[in-house]
Parts: sequence; structure tokens; C-alpha cells
Amino acid sequence: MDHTRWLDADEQRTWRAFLTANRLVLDRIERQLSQDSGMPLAYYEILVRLSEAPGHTLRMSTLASTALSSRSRLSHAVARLEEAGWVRRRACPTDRRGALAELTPEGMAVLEAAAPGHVESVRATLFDHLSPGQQAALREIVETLIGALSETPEWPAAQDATCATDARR
Amino acid sequence: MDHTRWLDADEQRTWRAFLTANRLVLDRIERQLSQDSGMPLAYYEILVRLSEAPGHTLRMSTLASTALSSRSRLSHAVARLEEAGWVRRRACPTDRRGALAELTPEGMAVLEAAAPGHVESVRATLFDHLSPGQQAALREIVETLIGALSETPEWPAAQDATCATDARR
DNA sequence: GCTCAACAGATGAATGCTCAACTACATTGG
DNA sequence: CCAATGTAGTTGAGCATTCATCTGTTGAGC
Repeated sequence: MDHTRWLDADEQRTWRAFLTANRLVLDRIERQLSQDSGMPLAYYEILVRLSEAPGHTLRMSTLASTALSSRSRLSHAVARLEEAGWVRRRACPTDRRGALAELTPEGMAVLEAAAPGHVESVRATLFDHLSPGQQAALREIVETLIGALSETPEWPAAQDATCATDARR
Repeated sequence: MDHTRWLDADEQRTWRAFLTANRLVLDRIERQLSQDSGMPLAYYEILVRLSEAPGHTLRMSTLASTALSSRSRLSHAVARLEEAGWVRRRACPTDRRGALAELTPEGMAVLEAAAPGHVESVRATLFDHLSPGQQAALREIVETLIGALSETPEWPAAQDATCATDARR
């Protein structure tokens, strides 16, 4: 019994174009950032989030849920950023198992140096090619998706399969 | 002189939502495929392309430019797919430096087994949340981007910096 | 015909990400 | 107050991708 709801021709085309466009856009952004500032987009985003936080400091878990998801990824990333001297780790005063990440002045300087080139490439890659109507439509679409997908966990950021072991008891 | 064309509030919001939505969508698709079929999306796409080719065979470079870009990536990927037995490498009869990739019957079977779950997850992740109008708008937007970005090489798939050494002669 | 640049692929090191443990602390229920 | 469970974060192995480099082949110009 094959009750698969296959994609029709239009959907196929949309899906493949979606994948291709994403790759084209993100590859460019990522490449520009890597070449000009020596950091991947994910690290840039971490610095941005920290720069916007009060005291340039954020709890690890907060930072993880803000656009980054996986805790493991953040740990590795912050470890590298700390080596580079852009970020410093501090103990959380209220919760002794917590950790705070703080943007250093050097990190702030690097971020400020990277920002213009990055913004320019975002503009040149994405916005310059879309009409105001398309930009509005794009925003509506992606916000719809975020609403739909972040409220339906299914596998939210729950990377720990701790549940799997006890679920059938 | 700071002539950076910064993003205004609307653009900021669109860009961040774009990044978030992409991550949400692709993470789900990728996770479903990895869990249920043990392969990343990139490999699945290679199998799809081969399955659609005459004789289930495609030249490596053709396969690379079809949705995959980087030649190096394809080499590594096909090496893994060959280990798994989904793909076989053959010599190109007309060009002795070329190589052909051929989908094996086992690879075809694996692809057919993986397809329903993948399609279902694409539907559940993307299409089910978008109105027909949004789907049409999305397609128009991503096709616009593809048109704009693939015609402007800048760094198309030209990963080889051979030009850099002679450009200034 | 030879030379030299372009092309097709492969390869290895380095990097970032995922997954599955694991440690340490906190919190809840009895 | 103590056990059990949940939470915060780290760590290391495995894998995919990237970059730079390298080999071998083709093709164009002299």
C-alpha cells in the first residue's frame, strides 16, 4: 500500500530550486566571511548575539537556543572562539553548573571589522535581487515556517536521547 | 568613510528569519534522512540525479554541476557511495581523464526505499505549512535568486585559484 | 610535432558538526 | 534529608566539506 503523497511537478520544481538557492546564497555568504574575516557564519552569529546582550554576556544555554540550537555545537564553537581570544568563559553566579560567555574587546573589534563586508555580501547576494514585494513575501514565508516548525518540537534541540531508554518501561 | 549600506530593521528581520527557517527546515530533512536511511541529503541527491540519468550513469563533472558544485566534494562522496555499493565508478570512453558514476541496482533499491519517507518529510516540513500562494511566491523568489546568482560567477564553482597566479601578468 | 595552459579527478590535511556518553549540579518527591 | 530524575555543559569519536595540491589528459598556438 503506497499512500505516499508524492510531490507533483510544481512542488518538485519548488523544492529543488529551494535547495539550490539556499546553497548558492549560503555558500556565498559563508565564503565571503571565511575569506575576509576568517570565521564561519555560525561563529559570526555567536559574536553578534553576544554583542547585543547586556554586558556582552549570555548564558550558554540562552546563546544556544538563540539561533544556534545544539548545545554541543556551541560548546565546541565557544572553545574555538576562546582560543582565538574573541570570547571568554565565566562561571554563572546563580547556578553553579551554568557557564557564561562574554565577548572580549578583541572579539568586539573583530566583529566590527567583519560587519561591513558581511552586510554588503548579504545585500549583494540576497536583497539586491529581490523586489520589495518579494522581500515582504519572503519574510512572511520564513516567519510562517519558523512559527510552524519551532512550535512542533519532534526533535527540537532535544539531542539527548535520554527518553529513549525509559520510554518503554 | 563608512559607506556601508546597513540593513534596516525590516531587512534584519528578514535575514535572520531566513537563516533560522533554513536551519529548521534543512535540519529536519537531514535528520529524517540520516535516521531512516543512513545517508545525508547530499548523498541522496546524488542517487536521485543518477537515477534520472540515461543508463543510470553520469559524468562526474556533470553530476557535480547538477546541484552539487564542488568537484572535491563529489569525489569524496562518490568514494563513500562506492564503498557502500550504491554507486560504481567506470572509465569514460571518449575522454580518458573523465570518469563515469553509475547507480548500481542496490543503490537504486536503497533510493526507492528512502524516497517515501523523504518526500513525506519534505511535505510535512515545508509544503504543509505554506498556502498555495506562498508556495508560488517561494518558487518565484528562489528561481529569481538562482537566476541572479548562477549567472554571476564571482566564485561559481571555480574552486581552483589557478587564475589568481596569472591574473596580474 | 611540441610546448604550455586548461581541464577532469583524486587525495590529504584541517575544520566544523553530530551523536553518544559523561560529569557535575539542581530539584523534586517521599 | 535522601534518592531519583532532570538540567547545564563538556568531551571525544566519526563523518562531511573545504582548501590546496597533485597527477594525468586534452587541446590550442607556434
